[in-house]
Amino acid sequence: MRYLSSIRYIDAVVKAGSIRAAADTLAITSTALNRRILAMEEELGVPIFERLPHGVRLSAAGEIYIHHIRNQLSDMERVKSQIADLSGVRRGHVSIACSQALLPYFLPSQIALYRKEHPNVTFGVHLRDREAAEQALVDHSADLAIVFEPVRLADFMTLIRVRQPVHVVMAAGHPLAAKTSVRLFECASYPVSLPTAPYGVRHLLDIAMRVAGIRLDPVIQSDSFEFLRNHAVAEDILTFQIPIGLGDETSTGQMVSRPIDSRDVPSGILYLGQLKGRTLPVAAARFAAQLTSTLANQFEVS
Amino acid sequence: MRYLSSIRYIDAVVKAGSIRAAADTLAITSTALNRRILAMEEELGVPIFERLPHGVRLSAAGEIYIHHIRNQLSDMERVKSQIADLSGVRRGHVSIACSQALLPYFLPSQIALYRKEHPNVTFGVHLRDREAAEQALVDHSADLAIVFEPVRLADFMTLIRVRQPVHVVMAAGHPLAAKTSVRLFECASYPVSLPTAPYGVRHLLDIAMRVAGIRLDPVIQSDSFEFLRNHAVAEDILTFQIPIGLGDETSTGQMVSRPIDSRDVPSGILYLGQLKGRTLPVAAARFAAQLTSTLANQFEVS
DNA sequence: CGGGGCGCTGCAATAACTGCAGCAGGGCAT
DNA sequence: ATGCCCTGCTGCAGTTATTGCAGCGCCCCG
Repeated sequence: MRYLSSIRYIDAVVKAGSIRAAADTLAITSTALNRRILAMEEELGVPIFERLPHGVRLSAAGEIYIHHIRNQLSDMERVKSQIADLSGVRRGHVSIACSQALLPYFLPSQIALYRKEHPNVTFGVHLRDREAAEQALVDHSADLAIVFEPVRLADFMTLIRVRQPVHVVMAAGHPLAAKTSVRLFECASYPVSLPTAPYGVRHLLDIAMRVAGIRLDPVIQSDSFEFLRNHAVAEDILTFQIPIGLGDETSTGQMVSRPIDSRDVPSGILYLGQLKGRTLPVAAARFAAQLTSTLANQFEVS
Repeated sequence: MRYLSSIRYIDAVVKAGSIRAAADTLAITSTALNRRILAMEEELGVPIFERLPHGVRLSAAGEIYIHHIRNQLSDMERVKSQIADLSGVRRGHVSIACSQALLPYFLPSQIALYRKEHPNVTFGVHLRDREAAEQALVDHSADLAIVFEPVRLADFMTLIRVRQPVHVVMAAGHPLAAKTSVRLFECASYPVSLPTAPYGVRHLLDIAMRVAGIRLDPVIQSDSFEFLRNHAVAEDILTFQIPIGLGDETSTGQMVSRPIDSRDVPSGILYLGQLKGRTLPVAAARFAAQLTSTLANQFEVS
């Protein structure tokens, strides 16, 4: 789409932070790029960028304008995918920002399932904490976001919410594995590991401990759920995760998980959402529909 | 905005129905326009238009694309007005589609009030029946719509709803003018005039007559509310209108209006709305805010 | 069965854009 | 302070894209 090149150039300059740097990534000379930007600013009547000694930065007007540009560019993608869709081809790209719990089991199986039907659709999966995931939607670097216990929800349009009770994860031989449901105070008798503070599971546990007056002193803290899971088995300690991240690993025999009694720790909520007010490309919309139905079937809708 | 000329050209072709006709309105040759369209179709990979012997028509892909184009163009207007707004200038244009009742009193006074604050904002007021008003929102020929008893509300985002009880309008000397509220059966004793079928007032009255088993045989039918109002005074017959269209004409002495008892005819509802999912230009948004507050103060919110 | 509308295509003139080289200016390490 | 590097910006020349003028073939309508 050549008539969009000007605004794509501006987008590149914003991303690169300088005209010359952007010109490199765009494979044109800085002269041409500079002139186009000057022309755009001329037409707009106000400067888009502030000129700094080491590059350029968006002006106030530019902030408004770049928003419009990103909207246009990704809406154009949607249009192209819709047009491709009505000529029978199912192509496209789906970009997802999600938290760790989705990576080990849920997303791989869901993407595989979708690509079995539509092999020409490509995927991008980006690990983002709950705040960065929303930011990814805003700057159009992701079509969908899946986050656990999101902080703020401005610009976020929820497609489905499912309950995720916190589970305690342990080696199969652990004493607590004999129970079907575990009380929080029972965990206090054993060594535990916890995710670091910014994560939703930790957040729920912190509140629960404060309310119940129980202290769990973690012998291990980590920001990797995968490490916590594997270490729990290796050293026979407890850790805490949500069921969507525990696919069928718990059925292999090495590792088991048991829900914590909901009187102690309330269920967290997992959100699937998109940018508010945006019409998703066909592929992303269909994949979101698949996720919605799978989530609704596998978990309790909140 | 020169980089938008291509898509503006396409929009013009859609509106004109043929390339040559559009070229005239755009003050360019049909050659240039034709070539740009061919180039766009080349880039898009599919034809935007179907070629007919007497012009062109949108293809299926074109339908999708023109939607995107109109969005882009009017979103650009919004961006420009927002940018103008932050540099302190209050410019812009507000286009309104509304039904007849708004024309005599309400909109003139509201627009005058607004323009007193912002003299650089221009207005377009377009008379549209309740279905055409919504269509005007969809094709971006109007920013706001004010309609009485709308038929369908897809794509319509309601900003405010106010009750509009049907009033009977008559000359000051009419016997019914002595009452503060009028029952429907009382009207049956006098000659009446009615709006024609497609209008909301007529619709409400038709239902009321059927329910109450009363027949009002109109000696005059007209699609002009202004004519009905003036004729009611001239020939001393009754007619029916909603209060928002009766500003202060009724206080000049020539003409009076009295509400019909709500047991007989339920209140109609007047809707102020915009296109769903659209961010309005600053001027339109501010004017809508003014309308909302005025309506909320003068009438009963529904 | 012409006439007038339509979309489309060579060809030449024009307008727009790009790239090269070089300018001034500000931060940074010597 | 002083080169050095990177920044945005500008004349000039070459190149590319766009436009307008005729003119072609087409189909509907009278």
